[in-house]
Amino acid sequence: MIEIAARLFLEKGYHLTSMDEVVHVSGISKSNIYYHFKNKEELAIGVIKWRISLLEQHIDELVRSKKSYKEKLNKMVALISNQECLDHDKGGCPFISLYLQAAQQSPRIHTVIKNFFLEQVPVVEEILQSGIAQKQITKAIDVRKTAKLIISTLEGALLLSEITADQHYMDDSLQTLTALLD
Amino acid sequence: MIEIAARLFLEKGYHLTSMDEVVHVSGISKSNIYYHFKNKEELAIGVIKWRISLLEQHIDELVRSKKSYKEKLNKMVALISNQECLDHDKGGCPFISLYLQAAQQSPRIHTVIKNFFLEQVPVVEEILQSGIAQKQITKAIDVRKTAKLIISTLEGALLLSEITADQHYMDDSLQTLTALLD
DNA sequence: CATGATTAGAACTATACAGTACTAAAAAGG
DNA sequence: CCTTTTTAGTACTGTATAGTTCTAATCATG
Repeated sequence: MIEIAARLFLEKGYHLTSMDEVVHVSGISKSNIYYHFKNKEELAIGVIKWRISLLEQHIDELVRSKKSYKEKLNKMVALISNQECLDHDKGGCPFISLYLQAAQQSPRIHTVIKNFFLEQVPVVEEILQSGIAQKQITKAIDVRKTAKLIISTLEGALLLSEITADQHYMDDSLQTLTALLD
Repeated sequence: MIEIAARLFLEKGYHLTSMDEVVHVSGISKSNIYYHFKNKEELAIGVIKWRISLLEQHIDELVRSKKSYKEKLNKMVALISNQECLDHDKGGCPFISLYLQAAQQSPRIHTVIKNFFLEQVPVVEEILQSGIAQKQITKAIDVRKTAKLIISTLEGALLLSEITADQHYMDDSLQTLTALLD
């Protein structure tokens, strides 16, 4: 159910997805949905937490893996944008999308998403450290600021790929950025 | 009226701003609004076009100005995020915000915003060229790709500044990026 | 099997909100 | 002035949709 709601919220938008639609598409009764989630806001929070926990597993593996830091970053983008599995290319970052649609009316949604992004900074820092350790990054950099820069770029490029329908936006941006770090 | 609608759509969100609220806050009658705009979608398009035309003037001046390319980029961010004038710090990029909220139901909104972002690429390219001409950028770069990278970074950092409530996100990211270009 | 948790169904409420209808007053402008 | 455009007011319609209520079936499990 959460999976369906997550997909609908992302593809159609939060306010344009009615609870009846979640019911219909998921095949789960409305009583049941409201049995598990007090209201639509709670469902959204459920969706976000579900996505975060999925991501955290994969990102954890990723950071510990033996890939180059560039590969790690690329994989991280793929994870955040598509959520590993997907046939549906429709996308962009689910967190940004939900944030802009629902965080105004829900401080909790705001907080959950805010914390998610704050937690990604040390993750990217670790990836950068691995790149430095392996001499793939030669420039002297401020690791924290560079991590922020990378997250900004990922999220921005993700959006602009979608908006401009230019699939190269992401690759071009990321590739250009990592080239600058060599 | 458009100015009020623009502010409300940005601060409260498109779907969370009712036409009655626009009426109330602007002090303009509903008949009048619907006299000028067929429906809410047209109002949104009006808002977007208004913001774009405002921006284009300022960006035009900016590109022709004598500042360094870093100053130009910084100014450009300020323009896109705040729209020059503002007391209200609430923000993020109005185009991204409206895109994620309304483009699913309105192909026209999608198109207008898409075109806006496509048009920014050559603008940033020009700024970069000026940086190269003035030897402020020493690295050999692919200008087009770097322009995309910069736009991605700006938009991403704008979002993350807002989400994480970290006002340094933008400065840190942009500063780190331009440092890499030196 | 008995008890509590989970699921379904279906009809219903309440309300927010986009959009309309109609009348009429001001402005604008030639 | 006379005509057209723009503005206001007010009441109204229709609909989408979040959320409720109540009943009853099914499931899990000690």
